[in-house]
Amino acid sequence: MEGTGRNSGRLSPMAEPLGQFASLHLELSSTVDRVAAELRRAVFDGELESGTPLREVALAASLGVSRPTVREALTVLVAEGLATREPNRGVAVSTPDPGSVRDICRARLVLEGAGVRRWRDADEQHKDAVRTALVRYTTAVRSGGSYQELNERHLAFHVSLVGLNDSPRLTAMAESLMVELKLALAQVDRLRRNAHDQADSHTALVMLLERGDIDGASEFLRRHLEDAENSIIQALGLV
Amino acid sequence: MEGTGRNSGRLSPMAEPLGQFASLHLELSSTVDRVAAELRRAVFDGELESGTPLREVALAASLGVSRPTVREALTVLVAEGLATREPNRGVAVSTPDPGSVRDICRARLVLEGAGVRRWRDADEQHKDAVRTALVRYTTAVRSGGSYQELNERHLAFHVSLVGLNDSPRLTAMAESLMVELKLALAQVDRLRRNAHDQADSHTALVMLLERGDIDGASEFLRRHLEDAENSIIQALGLV
DNA sequence: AGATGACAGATTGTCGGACAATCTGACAGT
DNA sequence: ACTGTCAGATTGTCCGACAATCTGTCATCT
Repeated sequence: MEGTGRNSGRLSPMAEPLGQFASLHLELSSTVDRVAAELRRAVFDGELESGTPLREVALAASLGVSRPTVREALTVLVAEGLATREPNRGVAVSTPDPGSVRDICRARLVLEGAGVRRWRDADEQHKDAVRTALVRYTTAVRSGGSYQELNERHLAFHVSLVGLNDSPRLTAMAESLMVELKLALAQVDRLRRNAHDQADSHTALVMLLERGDIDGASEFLRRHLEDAENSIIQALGLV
Repeated sequence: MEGTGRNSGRLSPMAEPLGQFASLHLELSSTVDRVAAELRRAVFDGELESGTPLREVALAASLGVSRPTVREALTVLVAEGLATREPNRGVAVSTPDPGSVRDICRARLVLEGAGVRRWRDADEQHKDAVRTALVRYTTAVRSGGSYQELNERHLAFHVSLVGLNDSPRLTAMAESLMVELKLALAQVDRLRRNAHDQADSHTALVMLLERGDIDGASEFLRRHLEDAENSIIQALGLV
């Protein structure tokens, strides 16, 4: 019934210049996306504590949208792991427990470790992404960026390590893990000091890589993640 | 407040006997889940070819449910990677291209390889899961199981390798990759012969592991996945 | 007293219909 | 040949409604 195997239906019948206008890019966002983004922001900013039930009607009234829209946004949040749905009982902000933090860090080690071990064979493009992410993190640290921004840059660096694998799916998984990790970090908001002294640690990691010491970098990363895991779990215990 | 994942949210305020009734388990499934399952089945069985648009009203009428329910099921499918949503244009069954197959296999190598390298330190429980998965696959091959069943057992074995990492999230990621892979395999349905000769290959892999030759098993897995990748991509080209 | 059963309130799951915004394709106009 | 316009189809979003389920309270029975 449909036209046979056309690879992708473009908008216009024109030949798609692609040379000109290549940089143009319109960001069309649905209402659901905006609601989900707002909820994410509220969770990360600590406005919604862990365990808070997210009532559909209340949210719909507050945000000025309908209940189905809120519902869809909530399923997005649940899929991301930021919230948990119990059948017939509704959705609530997830409570990060030590077990999941351990799990997340273990998964990170697998993804990031694989990236680090591929440093030699990685595209120059992805190596540059790591260097750039490092610079952006360290400058943010030195210029005294906000807690949110430091976290963002910090985790972006780790994601860039996964990017060395040159696999969009692995990178997407890493980003998903970072979202969950940000939730855990939002819980231990008060103990935010450990973000600073990690800049040097990351620089050392990249220097090991540039020197070609893959095994050293790998081991360094392992310890680095282990430390992060322990400090987060310890901080969680104090909440 | 929270249990660990599985046994959360019990019904009654009673003390939870747990000794008795431990095996009881009521499968409460929402309509959305059933619709999503039906769509998945149809995709894997080849009833819905790749690229087929999934119209909301038509599906709602066919399945005898309302449009919002279908909509939610479709977002589930999209989140799983089985379908693709283009804004204002609807949802269609994903078309696996060589690029994503390559990506999936590369990601698999990272996850499964990490599991294999942890064989020594892995829990006996997870090692047994690998052995069981192998047995179930080989017996299915010998007893001439259906194509669907062979695929299922085959991929389950690979997931069990990821299970050696002892990380629920990594396992979930692997399962998600396998779902996408099943979609690609459903496309090359006619060339299903390569499922047979891989049973020996898997047995050899486990034997290497049992012998403690981790490096050998690791390299073996790399080549095994590379072969799979090439044969799937080649088969895709013939469609 | 302790357990059982009934009931109201609240919340979700699902439904049907409705309307605006957008895309597609064809047709007419310059 | 390019542009403007319009009808049809489809999605995105909204509203209102109802049944099913969970929670907590209270009355009832042994």
